[in-house]
Amino acid sequence: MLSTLLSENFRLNASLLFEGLTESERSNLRRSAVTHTYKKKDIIFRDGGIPTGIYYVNAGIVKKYKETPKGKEQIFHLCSEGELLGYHALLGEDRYPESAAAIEKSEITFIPKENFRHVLKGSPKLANRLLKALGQEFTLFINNMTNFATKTVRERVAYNLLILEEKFKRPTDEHDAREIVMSRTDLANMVGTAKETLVRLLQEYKRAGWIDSTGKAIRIINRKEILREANLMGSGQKKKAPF
Amino acid sequence: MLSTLLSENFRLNASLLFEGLTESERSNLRRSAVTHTYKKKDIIFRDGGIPTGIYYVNAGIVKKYKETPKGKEQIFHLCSEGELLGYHALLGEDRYPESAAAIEKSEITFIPKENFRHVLKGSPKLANRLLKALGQEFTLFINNMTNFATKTVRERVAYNLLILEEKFKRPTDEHDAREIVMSRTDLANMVGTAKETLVRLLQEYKRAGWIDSTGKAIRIINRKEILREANLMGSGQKKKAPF
DNA sequence: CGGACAATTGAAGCCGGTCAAAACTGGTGG
DNA sequence: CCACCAGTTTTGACCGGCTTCAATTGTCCG
Repeated sequence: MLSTLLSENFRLNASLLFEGLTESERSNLRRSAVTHTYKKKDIIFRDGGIPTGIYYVNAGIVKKYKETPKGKEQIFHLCSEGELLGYHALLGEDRYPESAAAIEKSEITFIPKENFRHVLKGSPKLANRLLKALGQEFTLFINNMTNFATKTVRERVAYNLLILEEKFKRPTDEHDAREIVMSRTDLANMVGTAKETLVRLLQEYKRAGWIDSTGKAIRIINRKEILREANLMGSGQKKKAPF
Repeated sequence: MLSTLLSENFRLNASLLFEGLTESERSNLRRSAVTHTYKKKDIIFRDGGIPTGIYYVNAGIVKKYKETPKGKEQIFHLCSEGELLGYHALLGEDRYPESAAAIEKSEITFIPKENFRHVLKGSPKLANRLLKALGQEFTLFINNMTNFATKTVRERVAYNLLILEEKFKRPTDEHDAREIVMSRTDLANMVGTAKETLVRLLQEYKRAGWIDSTGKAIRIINRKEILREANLMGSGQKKKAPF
C-alpha cells in the first residue's frame, strides 16, 4: 500500500507499451522519429496547442504544468527517462490541457501523430496496453488529487520529497546517492504552496536532521521520519484476515 | 473556453462509446447485464475492491469519492444519467481507487467484465472510442486539479455551483427549472472545504441575491455574478488574430 | 569578480478549519 | 394529522496555518 504509493507511482514505463510490436511497426515509428535536445527551461509544448505527435523522454526530466491566469504555476507530474509525453491530448483529439518544459537538459524523441496513429490502428495489442496504462494513470491521478484536497502543506512537502527521490534516482545510480535537484520555486509549484512556506518546512526538516541540502540539492537522510510526516496511511491499518 | 469548461465538463456520454457496435455485440452486452435500483446512500463499489464489471447509470446520481484515513471524504465527480462507472479500474486491471455511492435513488446497469472484455477484444472501434474518451477525461481531470490547487474556497464554491447546475439538469427539464439538490456535506466534500465554510459562502450569495435556496435545493439566479466569483479565466484574455 | 537571480528570514494579517450550540427540517409513528 | 425526534443546516467565536510583502543573504555563471 505504502510501497504502492511510492514506487508504482510515477514511472509508467513506455517500453512496456511498445513491446510486442512487430519489427515493421517498430521501424515505422523509428523511421519517422526525430530526437531533439532541450535545454533547461525549454518548452516542449504549450497549454492550448494542437498536438502533432507524441514525445518520448530519452534522458532528462520534464515538468508537466499549467499556468493560471494569475500567473501561478501548478506542476502535476515530472516525466523522466522512459516516459511518454503528450499522448492524452492526441488520443482525446484535444488540445493540450497543460504545458511541458524541461527542468534540466533533456533528450526527447518526437513521433509524428500520423505514424503513431497508423501503428495504433494496426495493433490491437498496443491499443490494449494503452487502455491499461491509461486506466492505471487514473489511479495515480485520483491519489494525487486526494492528497491535494485533504492533506496539509506539511504533509504534501514530505510526500513530494519521497516521490522526487524516486524520480531523480537514475537507472545508473547505485546505493543512496540520490539527490533531488530542482529549484525551490518548481518544488513549491509541485507541492502547491508558496516558495517561502516550502523553504521554511525544508529548513525545519534540515534542522531536525531528516534531510540535508547544499544549494539546490536535497538528500533524504531519515526516510522514516519523512514518511511519518507525509502521513500516508493515517492510523487506519486494517486487521488481516486469517488466510 | 468558458463554455468548454462548463458544458464539455462532466458529461462523457456512454452512448457514444457503444454506437457502432454490431447488433450481436450489443446483445451480448445486454444479455449479461443486470439492472439494480440503489437507494440514496447505497454503495455501488468500494475503494480497494476488485472490479467485476462496469456500471451504466440509467437514472439518478452517483458520487465517486475517496475517504481519507482521518475520515474526510473527497468527492471527485458526480455521474448522472448516461455515464459509465468503474471502467478505469477494469481497464487498468487495478483495484478501485475510489468508492461510488448513490446520492439519490438511482437505477444502474451492471455489465460483467467477461462480456465487456470479450466485446472490447472483438471491436477495435470500441477500443478507439475508449482511448479517445479516456484522453479527454484527462483534460477534465487536469482542469479540476488545477482548480483545486490554485483556487480559493470562494472560487471553488462558485465553480461547483455552475458545474452542478449543469449536472442536475435532467434531459427532460425545460427552461431554467434546474435545482441543485444535494446535502451540504456532500457539496462541501466536493468543493473540498468544511461544511460550515460552504454554508457561510452560500448565505453570502443568497443575501446578495445571486442564488436562492429553500431547504437543500439551490437555484442560481444571477449566473453572471457567480461566474465572476468563480474567476474562471482571470483577466488573461488574449487578443484575436485578424483571420 | 560582479551582477542577476535564487534562497532565506522576518513580520503581519487573513482565510478557512474546528468546536460548540442553536435553529430548522423531514420523516415516522401514534 | 400532528407532535416529536434525529439528523442536518445555520450561526457564532476563536485559533492557527499559510500567504503575502519586504528585505537580506547566498549562489551560480558569464
